[in-house]
Amino acid sequence: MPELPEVENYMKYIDSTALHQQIVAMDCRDDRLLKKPESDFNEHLLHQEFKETHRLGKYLFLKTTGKKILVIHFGMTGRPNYYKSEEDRPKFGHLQLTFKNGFHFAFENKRKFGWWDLADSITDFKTSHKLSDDARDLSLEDFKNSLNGRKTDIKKIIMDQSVAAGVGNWMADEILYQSKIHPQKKVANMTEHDIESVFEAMKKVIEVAIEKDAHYRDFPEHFLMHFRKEDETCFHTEAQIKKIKVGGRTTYFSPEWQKL
DNA sequence: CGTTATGTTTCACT
DNA sequence: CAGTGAAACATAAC
Repeated sequence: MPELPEVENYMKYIDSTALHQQIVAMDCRDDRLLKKPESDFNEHLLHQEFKETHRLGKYLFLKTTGKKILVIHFGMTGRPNYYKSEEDRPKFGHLQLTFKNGFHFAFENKRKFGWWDLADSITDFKTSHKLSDDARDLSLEDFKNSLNGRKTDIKKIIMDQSVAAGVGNWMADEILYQSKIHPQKKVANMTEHDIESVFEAMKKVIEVAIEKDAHYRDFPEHFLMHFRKEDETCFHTEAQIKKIKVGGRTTYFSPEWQKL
């Protein structure tokens, strides 16, 4: 479930668990989850500690006491799991670190779309991966500039990590529901006001989701997440939620509420 | 057995 | 080069 608010949560989780623990071992059960040779990770992680965490979009950066930064992307099904007893090792913990205190840090990844990489700096990583500022900090000016000249559907654009780093599929649906904009509305046909509505909804969704620790059940009752399912009833209209594909991704929206 | 899944990367076109 | 759309990736769960 890792979009911006979930990754924010994972970061806080790591801050309160794996930070400042000396790494004594690494166990890799599938090296396809590593963007560099396993020996590189051993070289740069063993005997080091994580000293600081950062998040940019859906990417998490763990600064070490060594030279490199561990970059984690959770893919579609990733999450961290800090545990002590070996029998508690999660089934899908394909990558794992062990600390001097006896605890383990597992990188659970059922679908193996997540990965670890090593980077020299967050700035370089941001540039080479063409990431915008984090959606939480993004300025309206930068957002408007990114939309300039774009011709495709608004949903595709806000999910573009070079436009609003951190926005994923459920957030995009939520943002467009809150701003009453149809996911297939062409950016070129949007007014200044439409664009500002989307921007404001994006900020609102991010802040609410982070405040609620990405716990969907605690979201306000008018949030799409509560009825983001085909044929559920829209909070504002009596119409039913429709399911379509936009940019290859499953999209839920309220046809009465969200106008093209 | 076929379909689906909250993501990124790559590649062929315009 | 910039923008777009589709495919590929790997695998559990329904």
